[in-house]
Amino acid sequence: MSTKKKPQVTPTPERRRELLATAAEVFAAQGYNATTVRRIADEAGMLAGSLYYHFDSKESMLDEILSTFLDELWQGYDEVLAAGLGPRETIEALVTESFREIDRHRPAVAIYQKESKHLATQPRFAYLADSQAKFEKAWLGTLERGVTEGVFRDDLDIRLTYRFVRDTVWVAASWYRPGGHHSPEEIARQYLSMVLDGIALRT
Amino acid sequence: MSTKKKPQVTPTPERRRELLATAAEVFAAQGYNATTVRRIADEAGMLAGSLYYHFDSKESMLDEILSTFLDELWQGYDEVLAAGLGPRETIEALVTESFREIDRHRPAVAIYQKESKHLATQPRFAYLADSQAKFEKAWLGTLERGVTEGVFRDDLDIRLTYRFVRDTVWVAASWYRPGGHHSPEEIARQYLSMVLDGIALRT
DNA sequence: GCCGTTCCCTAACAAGTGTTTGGTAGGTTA
DNA sequence: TAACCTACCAAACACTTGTTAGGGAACGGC
Repeated sequence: MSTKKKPQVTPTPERRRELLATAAEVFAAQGYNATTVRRIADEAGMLAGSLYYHFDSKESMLDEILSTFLDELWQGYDEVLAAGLGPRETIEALVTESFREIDRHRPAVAIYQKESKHLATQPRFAYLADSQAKFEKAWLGTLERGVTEGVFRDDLDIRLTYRFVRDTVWVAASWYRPGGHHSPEEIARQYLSMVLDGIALRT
Repeated sequence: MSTKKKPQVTPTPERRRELLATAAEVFAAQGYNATTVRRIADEAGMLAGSLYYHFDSKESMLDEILSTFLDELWQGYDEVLAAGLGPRETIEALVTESFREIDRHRPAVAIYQKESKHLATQPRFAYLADSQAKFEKAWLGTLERGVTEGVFRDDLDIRLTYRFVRDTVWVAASWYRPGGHHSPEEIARQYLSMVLDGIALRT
């Protein structure tokens, strides 16, 4: 029990990520507005004012949480979209990638689900609206391509189908818990099976 | 006993419903915690303090909005469940009824989606947890019955299927706008078609 | 006429909010 | 040793929040 050497207890960027992680956890659980900075500080084992050594506002924490999540999301999406797959394979890859992102950024996804709608109106969070537009273009475009190529049904309202697929995937963040007995890939597989083939038994 | 008078410009219960409707609209748009009672009063054309003539707290408004919605929901659900339909027909009826409720109580449903999770822990809103348990019992039970009777697939995780169906239906409240060119029944029909048969073209 | 009720306003309150300022323990560097 | 930097604390600030108390205008019933 000698003096353990901890010259720099936690290097700056590391500590930053830790604090953002706990903040995201609280935001996701209580909602952004319902969360006080005192609560976040408490969870992090420090006082409210101390947070302002690392961040310059509560809003900037939210900003950093959401933007880093979206950056990583689009990194994965762009890779899929650039692969030149067929419509069905693209949808499968996008869904799988989405569940991986939920697995990695569950709190951020939950926050995004709850708050993005009314945040997107603020200038600071305009990138949320941009991302959503890009998102719709990618998914809706793939679905339309699938219809014209004859791999998806053409008797459905395509925008309804888009919202259906989009929502079924992303609401999963509200109940998903990492470390459960379903891997993201397994959940994606079953979800794709339901979305593509339905839950009714084929006769 | 006699002399029932209704000379007022707006009879009390009517005004109450009006205020609750505008409150629900604001709650749904901004989130409960982000909504100030001054904002609600503003939207209703009066001052903040005046709301307290009709309601005794902001929380009681939320309470009344959610409980009246759930009452109406279960009135419809119980009717369906008592009809003694087969599993597939029960699911179809529940989905259709759900979209009708979204049509009638869009703001309440949106609020429920966003807030119920952390509200259910408070004693005052314990009925939310009760309702959710009853809800799961009805839907999950119907799905299980469908599997044993051979109308639904048996190669899927049944709880995953439950959450899939449940979420696909209720998140629709986040984008649904009454008066659009799709009636609740039409949306229900297409959703059921997707959930039951899938979006892939059968070959 | 007066009375009572309904419904809202004015003006304030106390508690809680995000944020700032100045300070300081403890390690690193010169 | 002294100067310096990091990461936090202590205490306050200005502001917003939900809520309350008293008052008053409009109106129907008597």
